[in-house]
Amino acid sequence: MAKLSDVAARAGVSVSAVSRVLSGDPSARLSAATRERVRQAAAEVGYHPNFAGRALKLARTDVIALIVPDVTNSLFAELTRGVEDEAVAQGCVMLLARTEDMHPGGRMFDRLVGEGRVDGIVLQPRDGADPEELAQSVGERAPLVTIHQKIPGASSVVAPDALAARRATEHLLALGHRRIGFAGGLAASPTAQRRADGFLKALLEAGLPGEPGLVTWRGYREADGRASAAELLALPEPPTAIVAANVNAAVGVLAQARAQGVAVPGELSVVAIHDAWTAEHTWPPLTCVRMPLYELGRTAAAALAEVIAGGPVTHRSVEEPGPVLVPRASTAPPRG
Amino acid sequence: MAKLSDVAARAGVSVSAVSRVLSGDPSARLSAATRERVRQAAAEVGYHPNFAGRALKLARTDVIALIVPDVTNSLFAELTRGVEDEAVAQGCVMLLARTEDMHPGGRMFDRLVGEGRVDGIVLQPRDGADPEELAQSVGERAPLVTIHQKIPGASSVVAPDALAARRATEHLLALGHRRIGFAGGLAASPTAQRRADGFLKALLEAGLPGEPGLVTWRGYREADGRASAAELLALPEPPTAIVAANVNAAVGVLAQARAQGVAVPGELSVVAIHDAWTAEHTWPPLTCVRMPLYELGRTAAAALAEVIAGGPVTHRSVEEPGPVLVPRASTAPPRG
DNA sequence: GCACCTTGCGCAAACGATTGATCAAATGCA
DNA sequence: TGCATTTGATCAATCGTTTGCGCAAGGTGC
Repeated sequence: MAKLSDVAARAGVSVSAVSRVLSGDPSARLSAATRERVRQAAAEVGYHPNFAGRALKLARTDVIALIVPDVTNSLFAELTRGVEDEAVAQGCVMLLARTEDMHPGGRMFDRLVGEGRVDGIVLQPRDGADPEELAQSVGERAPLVTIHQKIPGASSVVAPDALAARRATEHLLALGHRRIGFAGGLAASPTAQRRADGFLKALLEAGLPGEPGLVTWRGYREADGRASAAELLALPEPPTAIVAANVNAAVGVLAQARAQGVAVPGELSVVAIHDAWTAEHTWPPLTCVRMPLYELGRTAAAALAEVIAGGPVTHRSVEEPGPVLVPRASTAPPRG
Repeated sequence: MAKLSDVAARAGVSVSAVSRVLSGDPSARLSAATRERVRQAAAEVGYHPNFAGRALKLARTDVIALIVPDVTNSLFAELTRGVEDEAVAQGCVMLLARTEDMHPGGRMFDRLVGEGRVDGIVLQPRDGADPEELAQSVGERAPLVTIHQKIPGASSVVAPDALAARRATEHLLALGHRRIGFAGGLAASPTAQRRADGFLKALLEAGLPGEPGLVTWRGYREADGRASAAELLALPEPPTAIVAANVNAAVGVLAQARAQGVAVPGELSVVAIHDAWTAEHTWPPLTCVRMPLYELGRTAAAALAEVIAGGPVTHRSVEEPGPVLVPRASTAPPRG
């Protein structure tokens, strides 16, 4: 591992001069010839700045954490990619962790935040998490940007949930469905609320009543989707279509329909909000509404950079590109 | 952020004393009363060691990187969990990155390895990656453990691929299948070779010839599985069953069978090597052979800790728990 | 010729934690 | 009581990088 003093010796200048050249210090008073000599020496010895030395002096690591409920689920692929690309663009490294490991008071939490290993955090809370608890613990200890929901003292970014749900519902209405169920997230979840709002708005605009019995609030997991479908299909007049508030829940709706011998899309159409690898590999492949999650990730990381730099708390809604329906094989017109 | 000197002031001792108490220095010469006083003061001011100060002095970050081909794919969930749990047990933080980002000469590579951000790397190379290239670049710059394949100068861990493929094939043989296809990984991949070996061994032991036309080498992606199935189903005498060398490829086999109007499992049985969330949520749910990937992850991280500590290069095979067949709905006896 | 300004550096302090070496006080033994 | 050893600390150097400040040399203007 070459260090500054190795470069300095080779270039015949002081450590200070080397540091100023290689760090691009704008106040550096060095001739072009000296600069070139330094750069050449650095390349020759294969110099890379020592992370710890730099972090100690600068009091920052250039590492940001992205914390999501399930690291290895394809649901989070685009968001993860977005945050990472923006982090790289900002000269940072992204560290990925699970929400489950990062609860306040937990050991991982102390390691990342308490020890100064990360400069800030982009956090997608677990569905239904208590915002006050989060604000109390994370918000005052590290720069924080939350995804999908606001908590006091932190910046936040949200996606166009309502519009996405509306697109999903409009697609079914356009196919002719008039009795549409909604398999939503947990009622305490702001994102679940927004998606339900969009669903209801689309119905309203089509002149249909919003029937409480057709809206469920069980959550985003596959098992939650199954339970929602079971509830909706058990109605005296079951829906001919279901909007599922995310892909995992939609997978559950498919499984439950199958278990009950309900054909998709022949007897029941299913649309999922938000697209992912999983959605195109189910059977039948799921019709989805694609959301700008990559852009959401980038915006979140950009907002975090601002907070880290001492900027104000901001709340942003990522509207472009707008939600797009991705037709696949899980939707069709209702039977006669 | 409280520092050592804050604790020292509060406890009325030197910085040195505080450091020795809190770092658990075995050579510390401090009374029990002084120790208790220090611990109390540290708790009162909420002291956490400064990561950068420590890393600089100790010349290590206690961060290890796990690099896999696709971070957000459920295929890697167990492995990831295993590496992480072992890292935590060793007092480390795990940083997760994609193989794609971590190519030698790439920017991320320089950042993690060149700057000393990570103490070592657990690497699952991309299928078919050149071992010599990896050895040349990573192997000599950071402690390294590779998963599934050996490269010169690095420790390695492998899973019982051959046995898993054998279990998959034996299951089909027990159901009565006598014409079995194999949708394998890339021929250059050691793991693909071992899985094919196990497949052929099971056939041999059942007194069946290994027919080259029934073995494909297209790769592990969903699209590869689709192409393999197309090839196998186009044979004059197509197989009544297929062993797919991983879950993503098996998803592709299902899709291709469906596209060709071949019923699973009625006309074609499908078994996937290695279990994952995806496998139980396909339609039909895939019969799989579960492999000890969590244990593989733990073993890899333990091996890395040894290398980091200056230990020898080792090569381990994780055999326990052995591969287990997980029957689901994609296999049945052959027709007539 | 002198004073002032600009250019091109180097010196050294600082960041926080760790630890070898040293010192003072206490204890044990002859 | 004196000497040797042990106990209980502290001092200060080190890790690698950054950056404020000061100095020397050269150039410019009066």
